[in-house]
Amino acid sequence: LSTYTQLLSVCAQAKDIEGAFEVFTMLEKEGLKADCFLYTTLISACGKAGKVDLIFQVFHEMLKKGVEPNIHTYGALIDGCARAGQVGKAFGAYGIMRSKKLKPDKVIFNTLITACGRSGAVERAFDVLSEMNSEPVPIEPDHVTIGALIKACTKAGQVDRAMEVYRMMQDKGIQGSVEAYTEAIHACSITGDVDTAFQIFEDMKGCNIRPDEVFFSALIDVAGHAKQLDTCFKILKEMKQMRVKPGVVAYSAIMGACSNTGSWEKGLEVYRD
RNA sequence: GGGAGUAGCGA
Repeated sequence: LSTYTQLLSVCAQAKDIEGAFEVFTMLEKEGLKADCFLYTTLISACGKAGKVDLIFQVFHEMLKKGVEPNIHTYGALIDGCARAGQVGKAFGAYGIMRSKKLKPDKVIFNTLITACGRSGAVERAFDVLSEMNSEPVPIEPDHVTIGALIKACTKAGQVDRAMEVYRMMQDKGIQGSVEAYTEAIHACSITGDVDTAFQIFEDMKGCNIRPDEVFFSALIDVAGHAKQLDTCFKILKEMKQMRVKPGVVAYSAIMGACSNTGSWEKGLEVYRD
């Protein structure tokens, strides 16, 4: 069963629904009975492919077969609904989970916050944050929570609020991650706030977190939005110095900056390099 | 260190 689950996990990543159900058929032919892990993975596969109907079909089949869903299962359910843009259903699944007396963990809350962010419901995202804190045993936000909140604010154009979340991470001493810092940098690109972006970069260095290509690309993007092409190239240089190889993501950011500043010659030059 | 759920990639 664990082998089939791993196989399913691959299908999920590739968003290959057909493959996923093929795997499911195979294991049934072998006379194996799917367990909670396997159903959860199948639900995740349907979710990543945006098939809400299938998600619930699988979920109900699971119940019918007497397999008890756990928080991982509900996590996949919530995430799947959210990816399909069905926030209402996502919270519905969350409600069912609570009614079954299952205790939500950090991942569940982070998934809910992400769901709110995707739909532009910033207030609701913060409501979820408060809810974490109101649990009998309060659940502390982590770097994923921070990243998801910053993204929600940024997407809604609330840059100041995104920065408040960033400061919250520091104030609460939450251990950051490249992804969280990248989100914070990304927020700066809306306003083209290069200074703040570099300040964040410094903060991150102070925490001994290694920037990667996506991080540097976000930084280049900020400078690009601020129409500071020279800064973009300085960042590219620093990136190489730190032995982070620029790939398509970084060069796309550079191209975007060239485009923003009308520097087509520079863009061509980079392309030829 | 061995199977499942969450965040950085819509100019």
